[in-house]
Amino acid sequence: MNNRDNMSHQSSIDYKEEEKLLARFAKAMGHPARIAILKFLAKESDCFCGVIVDELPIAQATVSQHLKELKDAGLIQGNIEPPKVRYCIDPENWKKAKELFEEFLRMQILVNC
Amino acid sequence: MNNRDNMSHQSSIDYKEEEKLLARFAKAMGHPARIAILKFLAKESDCFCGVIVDELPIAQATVSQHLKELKDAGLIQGNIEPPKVRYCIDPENWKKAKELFEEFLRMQILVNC
DNA sequence: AACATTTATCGTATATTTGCGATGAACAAT
DNA sequence: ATTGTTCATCGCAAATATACGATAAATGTT
Repeated sequence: MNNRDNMSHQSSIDYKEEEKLLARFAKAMGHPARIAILKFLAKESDCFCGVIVDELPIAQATVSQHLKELKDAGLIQGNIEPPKVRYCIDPENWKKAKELFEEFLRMQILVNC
Repeated sequence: MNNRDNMSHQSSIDYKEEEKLLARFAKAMGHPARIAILKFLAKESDCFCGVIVDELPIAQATVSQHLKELKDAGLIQGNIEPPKVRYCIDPENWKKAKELFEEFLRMQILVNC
């Protein structure tokens, strides 16, 4: 699994922390449902799970799973207000993601073919 | 599979084309190896597959697979220069991705919890 | 023609993701 | 205490992703 164990090729380097973090954010954004959720959360101040379920063409259990993934990636957070859960963007990590993406996308592209 | 077949919940809407495209780009960027490849391709004008293999801690077959995914997502293109293949960023789709991400990341965030 | 180089593809194994219905947990209201 | 609401989690199935070695395909070199 880890390439430190198998040096049959030039695996001199590992991925940089920045690359791993950017990939983690990107992966979390890599599903239309999760893009839609993020857009909805950004726009709405009322952000209970049930409202999101009504917005999406998938079942409640699936929405919950997507919310979990966004939470694991750090992009959103949820506050319990029984019996509901109020979700919102995690402002700090959103800022970090924004910076990483913008730096990445701003890089100068050389095209040779 | 398709939710049009099972209207047991309010699946009124489908994802928007923009959301699907953004998710597609994000998914392609959702692995550290592919972030590293994109960075390398942006920086280098010599972008043969073999050079990339030397840069990454994974086997040639795996690099080729990642290149294929980036190509399928439209982010890169490859020109054959036998016996090599010269890879580079696809400038047009890169621009599109850039626009979509920047619009998405620029959106105003409401945080209520 | 035989060989070397480069990259894609195949076959395979394993892990992760996506999706659902069913159920459980937490709490408010009755 | 029972009931209703909301959301998470479990258990499962199917699909997709990740990784590798082996091999094929393409073409230049000898």
